[in-house]
Amino acid sequence: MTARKLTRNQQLVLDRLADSSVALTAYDLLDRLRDEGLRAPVQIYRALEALSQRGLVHRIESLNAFVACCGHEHEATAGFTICDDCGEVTEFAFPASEQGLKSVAGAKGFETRRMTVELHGRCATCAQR
Amino acid sequence: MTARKLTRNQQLVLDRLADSSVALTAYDLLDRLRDEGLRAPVQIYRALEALSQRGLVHRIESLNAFVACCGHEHEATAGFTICDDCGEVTEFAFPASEQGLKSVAGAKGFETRRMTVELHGRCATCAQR
DNA sequence: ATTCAGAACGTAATGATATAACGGTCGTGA
DNA sequence: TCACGACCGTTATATCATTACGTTCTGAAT
Repeated sequence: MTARKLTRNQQLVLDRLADSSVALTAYDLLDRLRDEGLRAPVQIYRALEALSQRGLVHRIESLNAFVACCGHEHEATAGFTICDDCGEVTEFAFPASEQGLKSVAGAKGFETRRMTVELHGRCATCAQR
Repeated sequence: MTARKLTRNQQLVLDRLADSSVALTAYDLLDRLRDEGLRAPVQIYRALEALSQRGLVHRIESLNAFVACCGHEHEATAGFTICDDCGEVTEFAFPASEQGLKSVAGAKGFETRRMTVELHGRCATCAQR
């Protein structure tokens, strides 16, 4: 059901994101892919758009940056913790709390399509320094 | 305890946000305040920064835009519903679900300082059209 | 009332993020 | 073969945000 192979540009972008523990902006990615012949922002944005539609990458809204999806099954909404010290971003899926949020909104007749949940703070490693 | 009076620029920005049911970007605000003599983006951003520190406005990360805070007591984390049809943004405070999220993160030793919760979808009004 | 320091201001320039518009290439199925 | 759709690369531009610098305002101490 899922789809065709990734294109070269898509694969390059996904690989760079997968190698990174921090979120990368489109321009970070562009810098890291100049050697591969990529020259223009739009090339990155197009790859990100395609990857995003397949659920292979996520956009971190509060950073204007992107991370690879650590593959939980899709449609369990993803949340992210973002360490403001070291930049590490980790993904988590939330269970009941999601229902809580949706129902808060649903009570007012709001029909939720997409949720952004981003927790800023300090990761365990940075906290004990 | 709280603070001094708002400056003219801060009051102008806050008033425009308070009058709007949709989130406004800094440049939207600038356009609406040219008559009042404001000319440069930085004037808006400075006002937004000050208002934000007092908890009088919130940034909507997924829109790169801002809304006035509808004053629930602060430190109850605010969430937002954002109608992708009409743009209406409404604020809500979430109760137990917040604990749920924080504890998901806390279980991994993450120390949460700030949460971004934004629900995109359709508001009740737009849904019944 | 004067002086001084900090906050806020205005102006200009620039940096960072994202998209539009255009035409070309390639694979696939009619 | 041709037509189509997906992808590509290039260029230009739109949109969002900050840095740097010097001036003005304000209010507390003298």
